[in-house]
Amino acid sequence: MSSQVLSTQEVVGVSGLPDTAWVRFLRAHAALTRELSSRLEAVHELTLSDFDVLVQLYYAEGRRLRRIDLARSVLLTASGITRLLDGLESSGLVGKERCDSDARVTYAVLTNAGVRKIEEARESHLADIEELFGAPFSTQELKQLADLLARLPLAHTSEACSA
Amino acid sequence: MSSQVLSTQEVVGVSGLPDTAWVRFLRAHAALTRELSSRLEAVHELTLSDFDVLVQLYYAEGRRLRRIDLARSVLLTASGITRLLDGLESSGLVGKERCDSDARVTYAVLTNAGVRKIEEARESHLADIEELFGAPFSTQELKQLADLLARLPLAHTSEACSA
DNA sequence: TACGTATACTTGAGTTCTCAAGGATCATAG
DNA sequence: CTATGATCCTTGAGAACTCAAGTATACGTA
Repeated sequence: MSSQVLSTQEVVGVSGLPDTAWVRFLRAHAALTRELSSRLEAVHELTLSDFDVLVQLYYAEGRRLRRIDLARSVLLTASGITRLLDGLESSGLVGKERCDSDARVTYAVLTNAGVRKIEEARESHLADIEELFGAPFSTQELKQLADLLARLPLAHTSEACSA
Repeated sequence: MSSQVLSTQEVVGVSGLPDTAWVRFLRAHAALTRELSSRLEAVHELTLSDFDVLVQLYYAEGRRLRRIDLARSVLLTASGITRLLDGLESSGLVGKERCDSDARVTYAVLTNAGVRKIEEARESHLADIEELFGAPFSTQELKQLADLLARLPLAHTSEACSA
């Protein structure tokens, strides 16, 4: 009951509008992604999701990842990944590679152009993140925030398996 | 320099993947909105944005708001609001009303059906938010989180007005 | 070996946004 | 009173997803 108070209780300001942690979370996300993706798009012609996928590949062993694992790590659906990679493939940033041991799977592999792209885009994008997301906080607060965010569920909790 | 560390530094785990506060923020948003909107859609046939807009109207004076103000408060573009309200209008949840003093503006007004809808949807949606977003935290932590989130910029910072 | 089920991926259709452009109205300054 | 510029809103085109359905491959089991 006590923890319900702040997340759902209407913290009604002068305007009469509810302003909860959840609403702030939503608004902050909308504002930040809008600005960050606009900058990333303008300078490097990449979507936030593009960048996200490229980074995952960049740090993966052999700079390759099964499409399905990629989907799960960036929280897209399988079809979302197919569409996104279509774009990155036609830009020449990633390539396909077949799996010898399982003909169902296709690997997404970072090309040399992809490596160059991510190394080139990293700096300015991280600077933008720092400016918009990092600057308002001290080191300790940022750690606090990271710890709190880490507690949020990344998948469905109850699968309602009645047994 | 110190605050840059945690937001951009690669907190590389065993997997070699970066996991920063920002990345956690992105992932948490994706997971939470996916689950919440899926539930809201299933039970009440409303989008998260629909709900958001209905709540804004619900708390507004006279349960009406200029479309542009509505857009700004939920962080959508003007055209986004037009499209969203198109849907709510054809569902009979909101109506249009002209402004006597300014023929450019149109008010969005909650209909009786709209009021009923929001009052009916509120309970389960707030419970879902509590379950997924509130439950992992104590009251104090939730307040901490809200305070931290409140510091994030909701609009563009520098308009680059070189002067 | 063959059947059923699970997994990996793609595709068609639809949704929810965005941006750029245009129309209408207002406010101000000559 | 009229030109200029700002504001409110809509519309066409398109981006970035989602879901449902389909294909192909793998695996367990009788």
